[in-house]
Order: sequence, then C-alpha cells, then structure tokens
Amino acid sequence: MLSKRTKYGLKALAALARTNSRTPLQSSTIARDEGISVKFLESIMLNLRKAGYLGAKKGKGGGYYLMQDPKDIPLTDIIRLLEGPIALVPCVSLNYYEPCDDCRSEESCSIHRVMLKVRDSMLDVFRTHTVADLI
Amino acid sequence: MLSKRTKYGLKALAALARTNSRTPLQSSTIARDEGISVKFLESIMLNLRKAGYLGAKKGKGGGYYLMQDPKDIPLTDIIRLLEGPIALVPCVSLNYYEPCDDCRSEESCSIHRVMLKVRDSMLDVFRTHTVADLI
DNA sequence: CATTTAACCTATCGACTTAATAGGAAATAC
DNA sequence: GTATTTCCTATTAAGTCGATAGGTTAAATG
Repeated sequence: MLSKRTKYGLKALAALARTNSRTPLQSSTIARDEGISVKFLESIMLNLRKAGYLGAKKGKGGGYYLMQDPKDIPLTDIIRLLEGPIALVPCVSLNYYEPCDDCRSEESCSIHRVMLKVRDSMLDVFRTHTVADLI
Repeated sequence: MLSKRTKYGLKALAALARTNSRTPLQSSTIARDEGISVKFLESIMLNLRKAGYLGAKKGKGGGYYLMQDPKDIPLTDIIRLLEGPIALVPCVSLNYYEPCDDCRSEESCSIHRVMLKVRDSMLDVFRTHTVADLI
C-alpha cells in the first residue's frame, strides 16, 4: 500500500500539471480541492521543492509551480522520493538495497527470484509513466 | 514492502515444498533453518493451516505438510491471505476494495488509472507463479 | 498409564511509523 | 507596514508489527 504522503504528492503534482497557466498554485487550494490536510501537504510540497521538482514563490500571489515539463517526470522518481523503495523486499531494491537479516544468502533465498520479477514489472509501469499521464 | 509475516510464510511453504518426503516438517526446524522467530512462525503456520494450505499433526513425529501440490498454489492466494491487498491503493483492490476517503470519485482521481496498471502487472507475476516456483 | 513431543490458543508488549497538528519565522506583494 | 504564503521545528495520537510469554490439547512412545 502506498503511503498517503506519496499519494498526496502525486495528486498535487497532477494538479499542478493540469493548470498550464503561469500563475503558481497555493498548497492551501490544492489541499482543499484534493481533500488533504493543509499542513501535511505543505510538508510534502516542501519535500518536492527541495528535490527540485517544484519551484516556490512566497507572499501574495505566490505558490508552487512545476520546474519541469510533466512529461519529463517519471513516476519512479516521485515514488522513490516520497515512498522509498519500490521493491517488496529490501534485497531486490535498486535504490534502497539492504540485505535481509533473515537470509543467509540471496541465492539460497526462495523468494528472491520472484521478487525480482515483481520489482521489474512494477518498475516497467512506473518508469514508462510520467506526471503528464496523471492528467 | 512485504511484511515479515508474508515473507516468512512464503519461505515456510517453500521449505515444505522442498521436502517431498512424506514425513511432516516441524515449525521449530523451519524457524531454525530460515532464521525466524519460532513463536511468530507458529502463528503463521496456524494461519496457513486454517486456510487449508497446510495439514498438521500433533505429537512426536508431527509437524506440518502441504495439502496440495505446490504447483497448484498460486502466490496470489498466499499473499492475499497473509499480507492483504496486493494493490497499492484500496480503490483498485480486487479482493479488498475500499473507496479512498480523500477522493470524491474514482474517475476524477488522477492516480487511479496508473494504479490499476500497477496492480495488473503485479498480479501477472503473482498469478503465474506458484509455490513450486520458490524451490 | 505416564511422559514426551509438537501443534494450538490467548494475551500482551515494546518499538516503530504514520498522518496530522501546532506555532511560529522568513520572505514577498501591495 | 500589513497581509499573504512558504518554510521550519517540534510534538502527538493512533495504529501496526514483530516478537514474547505462558499455557492447553492432542498424539506417539515406552
């Protein structure tokens, strides 16, 4: 299950991608439109901005705007940023690899191979879809 | 990420599938071999037995054994039993459907369509692989 | 029949995570 | 200089998860 953090982040990006106007969108209006806690969304937006996906403008008429074309933001990037590993087991994660503490070796682990396949099939979807596909 | 409950359950099933002998396997030996807490594994085995995947025999020489051919146990079944929904969002789950509390409608939800694709691609792997593939 | 073995059952606990909340500081527009 | 909006830190309530404890029940064995 995806965390609400990730879910909200994706929805916020989609909202920003939908408004192709130049004026920034405020986190409070996004929160209202999407049914998200304002403060919680704020922290997510901050996260996305620090990672370079969003720009921000303070004060009246301020808000957030996309720094890149939605087509150029694959979902893998956002999910890895907000959610963490995509893999179902740490030992098959590309970006968050960790050895499993219960396995003596990965070759002897019975679920390793299948989990690799699952990871690849999930990656296939997340890599080939971008924020633009959320519109 | 898969819960340890599911992970351990799959590994235990794999261990049972590997021993094609008629003598049952005890949860304590599986726990030792796989590096799992004995008591925790016990509760998982009980779960698998009640669902009909395992048979159990008490007393000396007792233990657990598979009730079906490993080839006939798709991983979807085990994961749904031990983990719950496979989908990343409740509103695209086949067996554990729930409407998302933040979405006003599923058509208007920006991530709905992509999450459907992810679910299908995960299901594709889990449905076409069985416990026999874990050996 | 007594003893051992291993499954079965219930309850509880500590650690961790998550989503949300609170309260303000810093910057910008007017 | 006032209103607005982002930015930052801290805290908390609730929930989950893995593990542990302490037994009861059923079966095999001598």
